[in-house]
Amino acid sequence: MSKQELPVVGQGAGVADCCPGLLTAPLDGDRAAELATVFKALGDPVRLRLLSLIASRAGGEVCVCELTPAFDLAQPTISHHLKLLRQAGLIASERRGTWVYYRLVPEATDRLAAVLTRPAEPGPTAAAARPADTAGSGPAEPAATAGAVS
Amino acid sequence: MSKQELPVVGQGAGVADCCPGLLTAPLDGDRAAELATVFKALGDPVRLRLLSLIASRAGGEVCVCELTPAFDLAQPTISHHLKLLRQAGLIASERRGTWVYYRLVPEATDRLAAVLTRPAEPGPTAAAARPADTAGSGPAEPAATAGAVS
DNA sequence: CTTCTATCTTGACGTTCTTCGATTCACGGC
DNA sequence: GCCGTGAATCGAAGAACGTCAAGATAGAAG
Repeated sequence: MSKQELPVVGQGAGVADCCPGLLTAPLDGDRAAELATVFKALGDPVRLRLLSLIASRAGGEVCVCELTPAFDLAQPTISHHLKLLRQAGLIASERRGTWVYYRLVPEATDRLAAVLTRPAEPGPTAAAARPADTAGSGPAEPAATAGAVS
Repeated sequence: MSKQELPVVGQGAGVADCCPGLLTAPLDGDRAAELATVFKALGDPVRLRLLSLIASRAGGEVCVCELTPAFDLAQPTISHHLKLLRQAGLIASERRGTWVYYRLVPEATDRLAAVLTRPAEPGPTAAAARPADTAGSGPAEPAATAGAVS
């Protein structure tokens, strides 16, 4: 197998430095589309359980014949979900004899975890920490009048 | 505002111990549905950029009047996406005067990052590290009988 | 070569999502 | 009390998604 997957997760070199994180800088359109593809692949309970079953396996590989009977779904449906996960770069497939084995791509999940991780938190509890300099730099003129409205 | 959000991210107490991670254990159906809701909220480029814009703001709050003109989309559409993000527990809204301000819920993204983080990696480089004991422990009987099927 | 098993692909159907225009609600100013 | 502005809701059109039945493909066994 191993057709062309979308290189959305960029498992090549220089992965860590290209992605400063979703929560740090305002994410341009291209990167948003790339990340949305991966997150959309995770946005389904069946695919989430498939990925969990594959990732939690000790040997790192699961046969399709083990995944199908766990889901009350037809085999083509499972195959379709596996294809979406593979196109998102989250899993990889390998044919061995009659059976096809799927394994996790750790770089993909590592990258997603890094994208969702905040770099550093100046506020201690991260709640109710809202300094008043908001009106000075960011939210432009409406925030400047926010203190006088009521 | 602050209607009821779906408690999918569980920002109450005992959050960290209830979720051993997506990649560790095989995820039951209920938790898969909960997580899928949050990931589905992230599975759209517009919502991803909205979240990024909100999270990367210094003061932690962004007015809707700043988000709308950044997207070439109608204002009801932005409002709809913000509602989905809020229902997923990723952001929270607060009305101040005429304007409504959105801020990130850090517990939500922290939890997602934890869910996507692998607990311990026996392989050092995590790539091309696949020992031959795969057939012995993991993939159960189909792999064991791979040499003599029927 | 034939047959069988395991998996993927194709085509179709119903559901859900994204987007918009029009309307409605909330709040402040007059 | 009335009007203007900012934001949410409602209803609808179009696209995308999830699911399955049927057929096609790859490999092993006889």
